[in-house]
Amino acid sequence: MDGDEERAQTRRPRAAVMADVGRRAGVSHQTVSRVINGSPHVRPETRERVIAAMRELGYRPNSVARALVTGRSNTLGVVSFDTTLYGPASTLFGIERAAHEAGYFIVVASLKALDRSSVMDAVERLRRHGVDGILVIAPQVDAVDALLHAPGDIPLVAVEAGPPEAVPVVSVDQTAGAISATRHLLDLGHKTVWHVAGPADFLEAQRRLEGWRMTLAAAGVEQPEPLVGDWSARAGYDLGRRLSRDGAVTAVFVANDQMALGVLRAMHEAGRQIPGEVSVVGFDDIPEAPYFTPPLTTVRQDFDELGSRSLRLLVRMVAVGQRQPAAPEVQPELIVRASTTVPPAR
Amino acid sequence: MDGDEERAQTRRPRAAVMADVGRRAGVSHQTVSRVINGSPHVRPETRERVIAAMRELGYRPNSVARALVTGRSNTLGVVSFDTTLYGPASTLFGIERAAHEAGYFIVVASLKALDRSSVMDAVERLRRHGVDGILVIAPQVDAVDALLHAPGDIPLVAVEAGPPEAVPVVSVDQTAGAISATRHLLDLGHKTVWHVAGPADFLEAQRRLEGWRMTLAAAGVEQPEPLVGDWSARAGYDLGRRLSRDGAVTAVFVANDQMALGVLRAMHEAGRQIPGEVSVVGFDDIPEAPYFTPPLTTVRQDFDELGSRSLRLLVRMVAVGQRQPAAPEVQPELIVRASTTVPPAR
DNA sequence: GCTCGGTTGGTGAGCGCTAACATCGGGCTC
DNA sequence: GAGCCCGATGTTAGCGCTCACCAACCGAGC
Repeated sequence: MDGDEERAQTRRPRAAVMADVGRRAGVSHQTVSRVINGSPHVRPETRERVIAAMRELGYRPNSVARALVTGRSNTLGVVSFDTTLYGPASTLFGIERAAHEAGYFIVVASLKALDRSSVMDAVERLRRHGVDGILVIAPQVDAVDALLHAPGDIPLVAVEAGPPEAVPVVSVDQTAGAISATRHLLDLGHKTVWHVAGPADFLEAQRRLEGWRMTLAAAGVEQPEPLVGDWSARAGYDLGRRLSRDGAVTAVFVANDQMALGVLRAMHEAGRQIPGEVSVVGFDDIPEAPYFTPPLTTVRQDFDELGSRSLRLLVRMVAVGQRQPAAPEVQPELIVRASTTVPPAR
Repeated sequence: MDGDEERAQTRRPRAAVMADVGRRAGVSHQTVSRVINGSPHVRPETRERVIAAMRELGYRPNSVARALVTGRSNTLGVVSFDTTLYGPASTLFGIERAAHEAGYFIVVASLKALDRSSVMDAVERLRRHGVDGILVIAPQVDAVDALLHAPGDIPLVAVEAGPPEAVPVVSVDQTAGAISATRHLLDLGHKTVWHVAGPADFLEAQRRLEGWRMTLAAAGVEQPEPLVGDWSARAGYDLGRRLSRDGAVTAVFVANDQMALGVLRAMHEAGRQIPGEVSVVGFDDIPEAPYFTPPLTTVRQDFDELGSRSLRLLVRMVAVGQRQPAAPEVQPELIVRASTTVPPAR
């Protein structure tokens, strides 16, 4: 190791390049390139020599140089909103793993706001950086709008929401999830179901609201006015207090688990038993949901699958150089725990 | 010009390059380069012409080519473990924002396992990709070990834990956090404090355990045997059940909020009042903590600050080309909520 | 008139790699 | 054994950019 450092300082200041390896192995740099890229036209014996030379010199291929000449950087960009939240974070994780498997690198651009210009700016930055394709985790209406005006000369896939006319979209079937949650409550015997919705400009929130509404309409029951929150436990708490004051409320479908936690807390403070007096269903199935008080019935979204499915679609688009049909929607699953039961006897 | 376009029959299939811009503006490609890099030796009038030409042609600088010649990619790598967890996800978010501000891109490599070879492999992949420096979010002992043998020819910073002899480390003062949590409980009048620790191979877990132990020792009180979990709510629940059966337990310091949630749940099921009979303190202050039943007293870690501080350190190292002194530890803060109170009267 | 120094611009050489073609031996057909 | 093809390797030309120089050009000073 000592001699190693010395060489680093004095003798060979630069790292070895293909020509160095070739010289050492007694071949041309091109043969080295062939070995690296697994060309079949190299004699096994030569290949061995080259590999030995690479090892001896500690050769490391320069992917920047390769990217310049091939026009492919093997890098994909991901534009996302607040990667601190469980959903985006998990999706990103799934994307990353799938990218690794496919031999791609992921460069992220997390946004604080998901407005139109932020999204366009992020897409532009990533393009300049030379990514081969872009994944936009864009659940908001404004982002969708930005994507409508996205440049057409780079493969782009929207995750969870987007303008299907403009870009392929991969998403979870939110409506189906909302239907199963609402149906579950109705099936238990509740007269109707209240709804704590997500922000109106989130497509997921819109589709969950829609699913809820459709189910109530199909059952021919009264539709209470939905309450709108911002996904946070705090909002759930504030809205939950409102609901707790209304004795008619026996079942609530909350648009995500964090808000559901807030609702649970508010009900508890108001002295309303869950599920005895009020049943609550969430959405997402975050890892903590089974340990809420009481354990939360919720709709599980497979974010990992969502991420890897969208990544694979993007990789396919990069490979064939043109738009591909969108992947089928990922199906959510109702997980019944202890926060729901039959309505209290009147 | 026309003959030139023959190849480009279908209306310029290739994107414009510097030479194209130069031709259009009536200058050489070098002058275009000067404009882009803000050289002072360009007449304002010329600059205008070049900028206009760039806009007209929709010119986009090719950063791959630039990276090849400068040897700088303006990209930093982040190796992290399970970016689904709140801590790593928030840290990554802080890193990303700081990188954006500093003009860098972030490429992530999330690992499923944080063993030695995974870490080394990820570092190697990032190097090959041409990153200018690497950030390792490495709270585990094995990762630290890997870093001891990390290559010395690329700037590297360990976040939250690492071998200080080998690489600069930026971290939160875990010991101080554990001390303040334990002291808080002791100050309330509890005879002693139980501890639900994180996995033994996590440095954070070790330091929290140490802080707890030191505080008890300093107070001269009995040290109960710590229980060891895996950070999950499930583990907290299982361990919480054990604690709930021991009537002597009146105060518990749990190594993170998820496990604390499990403890809360287990106590609730066992009919033990919180905080009436048992006080519980967590660690992290996840956004949901204020809405637990009851709202959780916990130790807040400023992950955002942790991330940006480490990123800035790395950027400095890349800039000056040599190791820099580690940044000061980020101080955690005790947040008192409703899960702690004076011990029950005997 | 000349030199001189500063400003503004151009020229050529690479960064490390891959793609396309050229070359050079056999082993095969007939 | 002439002709041919094919497998293994070398040669050359860039990819788009920056860096180190060099060439005009300008007004100032003698």
